[in-house]
Amino acid sequence: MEICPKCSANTFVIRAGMIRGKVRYHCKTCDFHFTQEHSEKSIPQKQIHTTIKDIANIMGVSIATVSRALNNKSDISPKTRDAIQKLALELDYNPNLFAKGFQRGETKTIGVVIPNIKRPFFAGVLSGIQEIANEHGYRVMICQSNESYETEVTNIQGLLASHVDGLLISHSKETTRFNQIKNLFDKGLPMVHFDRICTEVDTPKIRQEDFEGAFQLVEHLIQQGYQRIAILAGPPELLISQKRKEGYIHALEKHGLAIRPEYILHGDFSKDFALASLDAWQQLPEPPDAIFAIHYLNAVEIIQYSKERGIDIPNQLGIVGFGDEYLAEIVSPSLTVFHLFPQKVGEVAARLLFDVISHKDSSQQKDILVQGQLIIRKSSSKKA
Amino acid sequence: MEICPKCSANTFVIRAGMIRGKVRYHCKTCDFHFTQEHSEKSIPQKQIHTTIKDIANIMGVSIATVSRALNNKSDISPKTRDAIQKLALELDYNPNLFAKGFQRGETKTIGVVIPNIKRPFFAGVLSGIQEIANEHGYRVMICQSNESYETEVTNIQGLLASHVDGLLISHSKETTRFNQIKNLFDKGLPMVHFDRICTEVDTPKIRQEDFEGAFQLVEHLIQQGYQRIAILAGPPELLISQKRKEGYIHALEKHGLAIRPEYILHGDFSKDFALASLDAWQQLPEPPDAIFAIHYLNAVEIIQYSKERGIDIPNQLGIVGFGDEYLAEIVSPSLTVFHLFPQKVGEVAARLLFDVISHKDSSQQKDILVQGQLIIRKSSSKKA
DNA sequence: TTAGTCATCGTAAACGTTACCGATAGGTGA
DNA sequence: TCACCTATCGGTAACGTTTACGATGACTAA
Repeated sequence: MEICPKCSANTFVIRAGMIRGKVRYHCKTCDFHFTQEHSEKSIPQKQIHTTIKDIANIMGVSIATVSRALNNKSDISPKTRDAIQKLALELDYNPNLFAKGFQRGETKTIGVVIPNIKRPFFAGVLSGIQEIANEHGYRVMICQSNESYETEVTNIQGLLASHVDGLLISHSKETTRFNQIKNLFDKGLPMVHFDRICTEVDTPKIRQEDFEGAFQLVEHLIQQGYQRIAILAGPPELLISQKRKEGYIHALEKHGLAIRPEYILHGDFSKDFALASLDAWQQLPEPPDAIFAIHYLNAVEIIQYSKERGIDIPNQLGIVGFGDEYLAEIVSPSLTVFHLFPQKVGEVAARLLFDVISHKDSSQQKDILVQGQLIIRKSSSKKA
Repeated sequence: MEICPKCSANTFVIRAGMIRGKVRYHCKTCDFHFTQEHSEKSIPQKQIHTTIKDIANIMGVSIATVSRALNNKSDISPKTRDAIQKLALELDYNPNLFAKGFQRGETKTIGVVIPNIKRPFFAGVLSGIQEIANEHGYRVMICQSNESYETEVTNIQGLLASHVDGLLISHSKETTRFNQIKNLFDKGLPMVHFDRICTEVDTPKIRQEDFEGAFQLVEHLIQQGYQRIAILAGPPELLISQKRKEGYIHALEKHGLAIRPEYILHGDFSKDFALASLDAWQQLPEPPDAIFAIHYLNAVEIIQYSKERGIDIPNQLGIVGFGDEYLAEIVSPSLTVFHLFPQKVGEVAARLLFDVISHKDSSQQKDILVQGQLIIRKSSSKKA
């Protein structure tokens, strides 16, 4: 004899089966189905976050009033506002940014996709991004692709699911398809490319002086009297490889030096490849007298390897590289480099992204060049 | 003659003032207030995200059914489920993780607070954290304190506002007050300390072999025949400074060497301090014959400076340091270090945090020691 | 008085998702 | 036939916040 919770009748209530482990009844008086059994009280536990509802309950006002008070809106008396703000401070109230973002359709979060955090260049970029993001009240979500296209796609998917307000991307080595990026860009997701940019999609881009830096480095070598200059280029797909190689070729041409295919070697940035390349060059009838490594780490590795093999740097072999880390200064002889200012790259990229986010319409500068600097050290300075 | 939108009467409708720029009326027939004027249609724009409501509308089913289909729940026919999943794929639907997290009271996001991203140690830790977080389907939000207590507090506040599910913290140099941390810990926020831990609060901690590593380094120096060993310690407040100094002292005592106060110098990790310390030691009647720098960068700086001043390393002066970066291998002579495996520290810390998050009750191991490794190189290897 | 004014507050909808629970239709066995 | 059953669906509250708008009482000026 169950009692119907709707019409309170206890007759004409029949069992109507089982559902989800509970007994189901049907009241024929008011034609109502209901189930019986269970109901555990939720254990009241220390709550981490206070909500405006909590404050409203304590103050005896509505949540709207609390919201107005906390956001310094109008339509509220100073007395109420102050009292609410004081209480909020006491309860160390923190607005739930998720709820807020959820409500407003923005998350105040940007996503960053880079190949690897551990590389000093990207660490520097991140630092710059963080700083600008903080200034704008945004948070940063970082993903590493680990040079895998698949991971990159997954990462971007994840950032998208997190509803980031914008994206900063430096692509992996593997990335050659950009349909995902293009799709998002077409849908209007604010995004900015930096370093490993993509030319297929018309996103705003932060470029570095890859061409100019390479040109300056090689010209510097030529002015130092080096004649047979080789280049240790990166993966041929990478735009920075291409740009830096172009700068290299342009400098040779300008000074009337021959472009020798055997002096141009492409590969990944691994140590093995760097050393194998050096070996190959040394076995040529006319080995190079200078090497331009487009990655500073390869340059350092070559310096170390050369020392082991008794090659005199810089007199027998000059070496220059791209990207200035502390390492370039410490290695002996110290390494001549073209410095890229990673932190600045990050700052500029983030600033541009926030421009895009704030006024999507404005057709501001979509391509920014971050200037680098030639730093001449001993690895390329021939003794007179 | 305005018409009341409620009772459609056009008499007894009187103006009732102005409000928010709009004219206000009062219908005396049905006692209803209303305002007049305006109403711009919102501009329909390409939407970045599809929602389950969109799918439900297209399919002609309820959002509940869509939700069940997308989450592979029961109470749904395979036919409907497959059709919905197919459509979701076509529209490349992405669940709004914010809405989901908001709904469930969890965000699948953890926060990390570190002093500085650019330091290789922390970059390595981050990399390890990211990996484990990815495995668990969590996202990572990173904040830098830049060694400022104030920034650290603000960062934690911000992460809290973002409703992170847990916190990984390595404190700034300045941090000596932990009431914020204690407060959150007491409220039950899952958190784990690593590297720069805090002993005031009983949080789970990841420790490194600071004592053991220091002991091994100094004992190694003693075994190499060095007798007057100095220590370039960090800021005295820092726990790692204390632990490493203790290891240093313990090794000296074990081998019957005197503890000389003038051989113990505290300071920040700056280059100026390192070089000034070396100068000071060199001017002692009995200058040290070996230096243990608790930070590898200081060790490298001392090596460079010593070379400039014509001090023979390792024969005249032995040098060892903490933390193995590529730099330690490249510097000449190469640096003997105690390697801390930053990536592993990050992995272990993240794993412990997820343990805490998943079953808060279990009283598992709250203190984990990540083992390091002594790597002997030339800077401490006296020629026979 | 009384129409008009204003400051201040409450109500409720909306954001996207999940989960609880009721509704419905088509069964099955006695 | 009728009590009982089950698979599958829909409705809706709830999460925390903002905001449009209505409600209310006190005030002002004619």
